[in-house]
This record gives sequence, C-alpha cells and structure tokens, in this order.
Amino acid sequence: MSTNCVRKTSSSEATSPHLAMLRNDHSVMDLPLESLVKIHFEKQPPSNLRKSNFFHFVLSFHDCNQRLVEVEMAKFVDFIQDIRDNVVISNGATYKLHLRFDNGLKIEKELCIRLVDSVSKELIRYEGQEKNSELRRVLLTHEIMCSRCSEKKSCGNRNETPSDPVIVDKYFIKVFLKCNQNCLRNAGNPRESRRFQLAICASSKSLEDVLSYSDNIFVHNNSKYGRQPKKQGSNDNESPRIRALCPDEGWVTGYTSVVIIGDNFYEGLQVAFGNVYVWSELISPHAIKVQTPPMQSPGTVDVTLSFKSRQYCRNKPGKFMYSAVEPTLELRFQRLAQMMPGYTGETDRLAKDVIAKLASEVSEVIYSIQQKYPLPFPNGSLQQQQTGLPIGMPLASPTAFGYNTTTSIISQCVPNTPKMQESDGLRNQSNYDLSGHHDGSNEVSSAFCFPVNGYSDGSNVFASSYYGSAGSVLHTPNQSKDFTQGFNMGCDSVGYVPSLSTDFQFQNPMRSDNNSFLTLPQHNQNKIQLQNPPEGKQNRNTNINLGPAKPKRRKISRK
Amino acid sequence: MSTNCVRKTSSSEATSPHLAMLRNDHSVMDLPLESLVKIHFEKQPPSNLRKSNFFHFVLSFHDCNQRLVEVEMAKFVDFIQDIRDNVVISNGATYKLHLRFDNGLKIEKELCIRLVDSVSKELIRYEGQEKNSELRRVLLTHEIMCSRCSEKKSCGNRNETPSDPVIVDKYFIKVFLKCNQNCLRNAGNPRESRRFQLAICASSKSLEDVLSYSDNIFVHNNSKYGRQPKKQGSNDNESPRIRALCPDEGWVTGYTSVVIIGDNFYEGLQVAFGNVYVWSELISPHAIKVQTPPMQSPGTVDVTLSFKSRQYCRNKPGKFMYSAVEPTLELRFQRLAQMMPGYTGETDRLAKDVIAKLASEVSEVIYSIQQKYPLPFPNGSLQQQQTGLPIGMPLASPTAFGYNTTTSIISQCVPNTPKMQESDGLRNQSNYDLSGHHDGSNEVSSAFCFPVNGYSDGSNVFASSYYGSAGSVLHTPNQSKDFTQGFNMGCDSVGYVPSLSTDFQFQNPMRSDNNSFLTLPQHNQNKIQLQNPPEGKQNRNTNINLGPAKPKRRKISRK
DNA sequence: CTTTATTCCCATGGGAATAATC
DNA sequence: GATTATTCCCATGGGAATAAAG
Ligand SMILES: [Zn+2]
Ligand SMILES: [Zn+2]
Repeated sequence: MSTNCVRKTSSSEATSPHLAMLRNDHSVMDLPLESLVKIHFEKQPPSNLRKSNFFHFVLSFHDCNQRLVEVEMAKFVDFIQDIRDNVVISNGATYKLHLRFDNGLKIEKELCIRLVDSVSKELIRYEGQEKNSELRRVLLTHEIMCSRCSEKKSCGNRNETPSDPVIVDKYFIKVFLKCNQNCLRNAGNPRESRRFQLAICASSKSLEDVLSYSDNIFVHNNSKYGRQPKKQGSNDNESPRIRALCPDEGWVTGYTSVVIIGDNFYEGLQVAFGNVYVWSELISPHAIKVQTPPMQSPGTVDVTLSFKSRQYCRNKPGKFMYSAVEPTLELRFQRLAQMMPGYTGETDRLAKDVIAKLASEVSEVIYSIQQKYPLPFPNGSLQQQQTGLPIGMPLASPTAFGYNTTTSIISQCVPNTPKMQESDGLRNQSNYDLSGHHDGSNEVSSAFCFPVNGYSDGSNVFASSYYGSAGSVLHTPNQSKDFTQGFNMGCDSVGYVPSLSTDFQFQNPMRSDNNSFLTLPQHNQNKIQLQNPPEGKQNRNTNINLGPAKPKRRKISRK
Repeated sequence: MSTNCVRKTSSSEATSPHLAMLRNDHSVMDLPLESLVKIHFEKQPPSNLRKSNFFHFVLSFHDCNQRLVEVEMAKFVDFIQDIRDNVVISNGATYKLHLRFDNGLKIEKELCIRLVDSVSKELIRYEGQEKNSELRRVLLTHEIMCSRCSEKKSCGNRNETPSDPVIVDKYFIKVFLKCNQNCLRNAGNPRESRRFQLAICASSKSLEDVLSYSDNIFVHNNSKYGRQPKKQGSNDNESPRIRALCPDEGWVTGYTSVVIIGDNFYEGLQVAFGNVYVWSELISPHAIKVQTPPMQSPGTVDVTLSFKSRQYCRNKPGKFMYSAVEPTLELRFQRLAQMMPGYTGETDRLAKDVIAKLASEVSEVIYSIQQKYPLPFPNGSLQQQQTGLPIGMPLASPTAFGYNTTTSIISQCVPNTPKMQESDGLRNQSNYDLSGHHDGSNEVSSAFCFPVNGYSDGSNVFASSYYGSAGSVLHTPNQSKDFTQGFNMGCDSVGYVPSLSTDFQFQNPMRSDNNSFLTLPQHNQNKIQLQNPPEGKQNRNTNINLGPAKPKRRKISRK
C-alpha cells in the first residue's frame, strides 16, 4: 500500500508529498485523491437510521505515512445525478476539500459520497414516491429542502446539519446527510435484507475507485425499530404490582373510573377485572386509570395485570367489589330522588306513577333550591359551611353526607403496603447523569475530545457533547417498555470523563448512532477499528440530554 | 327567508319542495342550492388549528321549513383552482351531494368549501414555499398526498380523514381537510391578526352566494400554541410533583377523599387545597391520600405541596374542582329528560308541568330499557336491585347513596361547570365521549349519538369516538407543565354514560377542536348553536383515549 | 391462527430565528 | 434589555395496512 503511495506524479516517479512540497511540485494536484490520502471513518454512520432523520459521520484523511491530513476547507458542491441504463440515479453528493499535508503541501480535491448496496456495491436508486423532485434523491442535505436556507436566511437547522461538512479539530470532517431511500421496499415483515453503505469516492464518474466504505447502514422508516417486546421476565422487582385501587368498589353496571396504584406500570400493560380485559390509560409508572367493565353479578373480582401472555400479580391481585344495581338510567333517577328532601328511600319500584311523583318532587326541590341558593353560598354562612352542611340542607341529602363516598372506599383500597421498595426509585432516577463532569471547568480537557455533534465552532466547550451523553432515563409512561434498553444505554456513556476518552473509544465503536462522543485524534495511526456492534436493536436513545450544560438542540426527545 | 324558499322554480312561482315533488317537477334541480337548503355548521371547525394537522367539521342541511335534509351521497370532486388578478388561487374543493328532502324529493347539488378571510371575506391565497405542487393549496385532502391512496390501496389514514365527506346518521356530513396556509405570514410575535373562515358556497365561480360561514379559524404552525408561559421553575426531578388527582372534583362541603398521584412524595409532605392545609396520608412515594377541606364557593383550587417553608409545584399545581350542589341536581334532571325519545331540547326551564310530562316519558324509557337489558335484573330480585341499594345497606351510607364513586363525580365535572373556566376545558370537551357506549352492547344507544370523528361506516359502533375522548392524564415529566389542563380534561369524559350524551351538546360548542363527538340529530331544527369559546388557548389534548373501548388510532398522544 | 417488523402516514413536541411588545 | 408568540424545521411516537414467519 504505502509502497506506491503518491507514485503517480507527473513524472510517474515515486515521490512523497513532502518531496512534492520541496520541489514546489504542484502537479500532485492532478493526482487521484486515492493515491494521496486514505480515508478513514473516524465515526461510522449509524448502524440503523430512520429515513426521516439526519445522520452524520466523521472522516479523517491520512497520508501515505499514516499521518493525519489537515482539512482547511470543506464545502458541499452539488448532488450527483447520473444516468445508468437510461435511468436517472440521484445518489450522492460532491464536496470540495482543501487538504494540507503534514509537510505543508496543500491540495484541493473533490470528494464524492454515495450510497451503495452493501453486498453488490451497486448504487442505490431512489424508488420513493416523493412528488417534490428535490426529495427524489437517495441522499439529501438540509439546505436543499429548507425554505430559510434557500432564501439565504439564518437557519437554526443549518447550524445543526449543514450541507458543508464541519471541520472538527482541523483533521476531521463531519458530514451531515439524510437518506431518503429505505433498505426495505415494502411493508411487512422483511424478507429481503438489503443494507446500505456509504462509499467515499474520488470521482463521481465511476464507482471503481472507492476510497472507503462505511459499515452497513439499515435505513428504515420504523418508529418502533429496536423496540423490545416487553420482556416477560422475572417476577421480581421489575414486574408490575398493584398496591391499591381507588375506588375499589363500584356498580355491576361498570364504567366506574378506577385508578390502579402500584409500580412498574408501563404502556401496553393490560388490566383485567376478573377475566375481562379493560382498556387502560397509563398515568404514570405508578398509576393506571381504567374504567370497570360491566359485571354480571355483584361480588369481588380480582384485578390483575398482564402483558401479552405474561400475567402479573396473580398472587396479590387488586380486589374490586361490584355492587348490585340496575342500569344507569334507573340509578340516576334514583339518585335524583334521593336528593330530594324527605326522601325515604322508598323508590323500590319505579312505576310510572312513582316516577311522576318523583318528578314533581324534583321540581319542588329545584325551585326551593333556587330560592335558597340563588348563589351557591350567600355571605355570612361561613359557620354553617364549615360544618360541611349547607344551610337548610336536609340531613338525608347526599350532599350533606358528603358523597364523599370515595373516602371510605379509598381508605380501604390502599392498605398495607408500606414496603415501598425497590425499583421504584430506580425507574425514576434513571438519570444518573454525568452532571458533575461538564460544567464549565472542562475546557482544560478539550484536548482530549471534541464535540462531534453540533456545530463545532472551535471553542471546544462541549456544548454539544451532551448530545451523546445518552443515558436517557427519562422514561415516560408509555415508553417504559423501552426502559431496559434505554437504561443500559444510559450506562454506557455515563461516567464518561473527558480525560478518559481514549479508552472509551475502544469500548464503543464509533458509530454515530446518534450524536455521541468522539475521542480526539491521538495521532495514533494504528487505531483499532473495532467491529461495529451488530446492527440489530441499536439503542434509539441518543439525543437525550442530561447534565447541566445547555444542549444546543433537541434537548430531550424521549420525554 | 322561508318565504322565498324554492321560489325560483322553472315557472318562477313560489313552491315548496313538497309541491315540486307532487308535480314531479324536477326542475328544482336547476335551482340554486341556496334557495333549496340552508347549511348549518353542526360542528364548527376548530378555533385554532396547526397547519400540519387535519381538521373536520360537520354540516347539516335544512329545507325552507327547517327540516333536516337527508344526505344520501357525498363525494369529493376536485380542488378548485381559479385565476383572479392573473394569479392562480388554489383554494377550496368541490363536493357532490345527493340530497333527499323530507318529502322524498331528491336532488344532486354541488357544494364548494373554501377558505376566506374572516374580515374581508376574500379568498385566502396560498403563499407557502412548498415545492410539491399538490401541496400548494390552501385546502388539502389526505388522499391527494398519500402514496397509498394514490395507488388505490387500502389506507388507514384515509379511514380517518377521507376526502369524501362522511355521512353521519343520514343528515350530517363530516368533512375532513387540512389547511396549508398560515394566518400569520411571518415568524415573530404577531402583529396582524388575520383569521380564516370556511365559506360554504354553491358554486365555485363566485363568492357571491355563500351559504354559510364557519366561525373563525386560526391556522398556525406553532406546536406551543396555547401553552402557558413557563413559570419560574421550581426545579428538577427531585422535588415532589403532582401528576393527577383522583377524583379531581368534589363538593364544596369537603371531606371528599382524594388520592394525589405523583412523584417524590415523602412523609411529612404537606398538602394544601388553595390556602388550606389538609391532613394527608402517605400511601407511597407516588400517592398521597387526603380529604378535601370544605370550601366556601365552588370553583377550582390549586393543590400544592410543601415541606416546611418550601413550596412545590406552584407552577404546576393539581387542580381540584369544587362543585356547588344545585347545578348538579338540575343538570341531572336535564339529562334524564334529554334521554327521552322525542326530547326537544326545551328543558331550559323546568316548569312543573314539563317535568311531569317528562317523567312519564322517562318511565317509558326505563321500561323499554328494562326490556333490552334484562340481565341486571334477575327475576325475583328486581325490587331490591332497582333501588340501587345493595341489600342491607343503610340508607345513609354514602355508598348506598350512590354518588357512587368517582365515576359519577367525574361525570358531573363536565357539564355542570360551565364556569369551568377559561375555555380550556370547554374546547376540549367537545369530545365528551361516550366511552361507555362502545363496547358491543351499545348499539342500542346509537340512536342518541353518533361518532363524528373517525370514519363512520354506518355500523354505529362508535369505534372512532375515542379519539376525542380527552382525558389525558399521561403527563410525562417534562410535559407536566401541561398537566393541569390535561388532567381536568381527563375527568371530563369519564363516567359519561351513553344515553346522557345529548345535553352536552348544549354545554359544549361544537367545535371540532379535535376529533370529538357530536350528539345525534335530534331532529331539532332549532338546535342552539352556542357561541364558541374564545379562540385562545384551546386545549391541545384531543386525541386522548379513555374508556374501556379500544381506540382505533392515536391512542395517547401526550405520552 | 398469532406475532412480528416493516411501510407511510399523522400527530405532537422542542429549538433557532424572528419580530413585536414589554 | 427580556418576554412572548409566531415561523419552519427536525425528531419521536403511534396506528392501519402489510407481509412474513411461527
Ligand atoms: Zn435551513
Ligand atoms: Zn392514504
């Protein structure tokens, strides 16, 4: 390899950039790029990528002596559009680079970034249905689609995902693109397993001389990608548990709103009253709201939780007491009746005449109330009110009795589980964050790492570093199914301290799976490129911001 | 108005559709639509609307005698594109309707729906930057943009927002559109205050004869619309936080048992209702049980937490609604009345004679229901059960008195509080949902209400009704600023019993602020169209699903 | 049959730039 | 200056239809 490095000078003699420099031989400009530099993916593109999202990767350039080549300028030039087999292929972009070799030699070179099939190495074709022709490309930049950018106005998104590569710490360029073509062409459980790769070429003319291929990328459009089917797991402290129902009693007619209080609830968890599943609403990992199903007969039923086929709390189910009652309609009329002064509880039969009688009584009540309470509570009645009894309200009135029925019901339902325990805390606290590290005093260590994400303006302030700090632990109720995964990720990058960054690099393959960290160039040409983690189930939690520093954007996506 | 109804027949003589029918005079087909029918917004479009989102509204047609006109067919025809002042204006769509009058006369008419300036009544022009020409319209349908639809494949989104109006319960058409033009043209705090209106016209040729204008619509593209300005935060994830109250409503008399659901609760934490500290019982770090203090007047109070002198959740307090007693009583009777077939909406005044009449009708309903729902009434036990009192239950028991529980408490919180302030609630509540109704046994009540949201396939199963069912209680940590609002909504829809749905119609302006419900046609041509709540701060929480039935889509958006 | 993992679609939420107001 | 409410943009999440695999 290095033997014929820069071999093809104008004189076709072996020479080095250094020599070329000494001789002021600028004919190296005419050399094919691949003979001058090797291109390395300092940070790989993400192993999987949602079609709608931007991604980025980082390239570095080495001369034939494995020294890093400085990048003085990097500009997006244009999209590549060529015709093969009478088909227009819009795949790739060209960039212009100004490189400065270690010896001072400067060259300007073109670089092409294209997307190829990971097996056949053929160009990927755009096959989508997009009607906007600018979107009918395999690779896109932000600026081509942005109305602000196209008007040359300031644009916050361009700061994040500029078309021009960002030169990071002089030797690295960070390229932002979006891929608008799925690996899989159809809906449905995939059979084909096409994957993409980035191909870095020196010329847009052919794919003959590819300088470098990236790792595989799985471009999809699946918001649930990588989501784990809820692990049916260990019944230990991870599994849902019911502590109480509130209320824990209702009518057989159902539709009582009940809050189930407990732990480890998550979206998708199913609630069953007896054998009847009900639709539930997750309020928090500790509360689920449901409506009771109608039940055929009064009595107590077990309230249990399940997810898919896994059942929980069979041993300690919640208990819900169904009371007998008629249809709602009748019940409501009864309530009406019961509100009347002098009500004696004798509405046993709802014959027509009874109803008529009640109705007239209702009217009496209404009128009397209107007289007594023109406004809800007249001035001067404070004392009475404090008793809880509105003035003149008959004792039998449910109002007087508070209707605070819930009270008693609740008081039973939440009994006994003072052992509040375990994982509760964990769940919430998942944000074990790095807080400590990144607040202000970090510039000193900037020599060891640099922000890969975000626009690097050279200040090395780590502002963007929080992007990758992963460790999302903000698990929201209905995302909690992702919890485990997210949590693991959280740990991966947590505790990452600037000065320790180097070994981190070996712990973590440099996928730009999201905005994550990249260690600084160590001028270590033998840097090991670890194999990437298997594509599957990559963590999706990348733009999470934790820690005290202000992230530039997309602070917390997971909510 | 009705005097010249159908005046312009071929003979230019005054005639009614009925006469036309008798004479087999189909020349009424040539009549301008506006002389045949009046168009009414049975449900208004949302008062504010994010540009990216679809909206819908419901129209009804009345003949000159104010009778509803049946819609036998409604189809989207095309988008309107016309040229004014040498500028192409793409604003509006034409629809084809088959109307059937009360007397049997059938006509086919064209209907145009366009968007106009609420002040000048001029057509809104598309001023966006969209590069896809199909999107360069003021009004859009789903199908024009959907790749599945354009391939005539099955499409779940089309089921939700079809281009063809959905005929709901024979007399109403529900139209789905998206507006792709903002009211405000620039970023920045708005100075101009342009608002839009839908204009229903009989012809695409001119805006001369507009049959009906909708209420104002504020079309924006602001995901923070209606959000409360950020309060100075008590901070982070360590301090106690309230997520929900259960129930969140009770009587001014106090002593309602309430479970406060949230995070980071600990022993000694104090709970305050308004300014009143109450005794509390720590159930878990996520639940505290309290009893409400009596309150002097109805209304909503903030529920806050404090420890020693430190106050928490001042910025996002829980909200507890104190209800006075009277409105409920009246309201309940109203609901009763409205359940009856043939109800005319005239319970405005509850005169004695009216009540007596209603009572007899109630009895009819009750009996008919008894026939339909034999189950709860096992033979022989009818008497006892009908009382609603579990056998042996003392009358004074709050449980026996029904108010059974949160359910009913919650069910009241919606209607009887027109003062439910600010409109937050109001808007949302368009979706008082019928949750209870929709699980199989509910078709019986379908005569009283129908789903406005979702694709109505005629089965009256209400499957789609859950869309609006409001009641979000899923407050995630960083969204908790919205908590209060959401939670109130949560309660709104709970416990709402099918057959009582009608009165909501009068409580709630029929804005389609989101996918919400519309009460059934009462064949009540004088149906009151309440004025809309002020546009500001409409609730954003509309697609929340609650209730036992399975929601079709967009189950829980709030996370 | 059920389960799973894709498709595209819709909806929501958050951020820089922006512009008006305070 | 700070606050606020818009703009468009990006990201994420959820659902019907889909298709394969069990
Ligand atoms: Zn831009
Ligand atoms: Zn479609």
